[in-house]
Amino acid sequence: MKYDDAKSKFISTWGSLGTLWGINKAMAQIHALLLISPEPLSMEDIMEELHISRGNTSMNLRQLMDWGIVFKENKIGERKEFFTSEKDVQELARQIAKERSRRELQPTIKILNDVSNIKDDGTDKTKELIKQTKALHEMAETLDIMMNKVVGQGNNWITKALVKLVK
Amino acid sequence: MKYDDAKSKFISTWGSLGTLWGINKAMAQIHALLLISPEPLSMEDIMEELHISRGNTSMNLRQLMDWGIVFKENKIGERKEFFTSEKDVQELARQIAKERSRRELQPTIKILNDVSNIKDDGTDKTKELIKQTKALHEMAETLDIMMNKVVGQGNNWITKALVKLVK
DNA sequence: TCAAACTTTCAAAAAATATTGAAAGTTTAA
DNA sequence: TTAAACTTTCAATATTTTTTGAAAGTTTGA
Repeated sequence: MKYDDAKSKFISTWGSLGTLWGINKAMAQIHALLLISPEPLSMEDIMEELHISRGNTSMNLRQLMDWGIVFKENKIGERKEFFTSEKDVQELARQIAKERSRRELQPTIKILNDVSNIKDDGTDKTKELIKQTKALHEMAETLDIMMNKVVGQGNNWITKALVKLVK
Repeated sequence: MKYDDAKSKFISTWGSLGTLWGINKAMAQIHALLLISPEPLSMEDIMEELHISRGNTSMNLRQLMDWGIVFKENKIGERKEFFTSEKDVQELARQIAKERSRRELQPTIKILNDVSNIKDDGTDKTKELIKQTKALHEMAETLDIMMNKVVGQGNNWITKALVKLVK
């Protein structure tokens, strides 16, 4: 496989993976492109490489910056803005875990908690609702801890130990 | 909060969570409904509760069964089919982890492997592509192991130990 | 201050995805 | 074998999401 093939294969794979995880194609592809680009890219560059419009590029870059995985960079003497991705994949994972926890897991945990705390009126259906949402609540909290502590942190010795232990 | 409110809050939360993870609303809601239902439900029951069409119900039930988290059940003397969800949330998580690994992670790992093994022609861009896809490959493999071994298996002592260790 | 060089916004259009419902298919019991 | 009781399929439709592109906004340097 030649460089250009490998590159486009990677970008398109990342793009379709993204949609599978609720991230839109353009956003995932921009991220992929920046991740493998040795130099920061301008908006023009990105638009050209991925054949997407200026508006689309602008909006998705903003989202990637909100996620904390893409940064603006300024080249001296250049008016326009350049963008780079977080290049350390450990740090990338940590950031994504943190944001998904904040945006999805924590609100879910809150609701599972509310729902599982309704008054037990003694009926089967109420008992089942309480039982299952309690179980989900506990599981979600465990997941939250694992995402933030195991994947996260600079430490990472836990992950290494784990992988060794379990491989 | 009363039972009915709690129930519909749970179902709608699960539904919107689903869409965030690339699972459609109806599928996630059917799953939620079955999860908290003490009795197996018929297609009629589901259609009525969730206000969705027969076709939609049929297709999404089939998908849930493909995922291995919903089962057909037959009541004696009844012609129609009834459905239940996997009720053990540990087992549910295990099954979901296994399926996501198989459908998403493993194909991705394969492609990352292919891409990261292109010939190094000495250019910066090739070096960067190889470096980053190698790093992602390693990370994806670690994630795969964790999903299948840590969340999965009946063992689960690892998870418990981990949570205790890290909480 | 102006205007060139950019970026952002957002209404409209396009694309992707989910849903419906009726026809076709299947199973069962008599 | 038939017909009632169900389930599945799938083309058409509806809904949601993404993308576009041009106008509005911003920043900078002269």
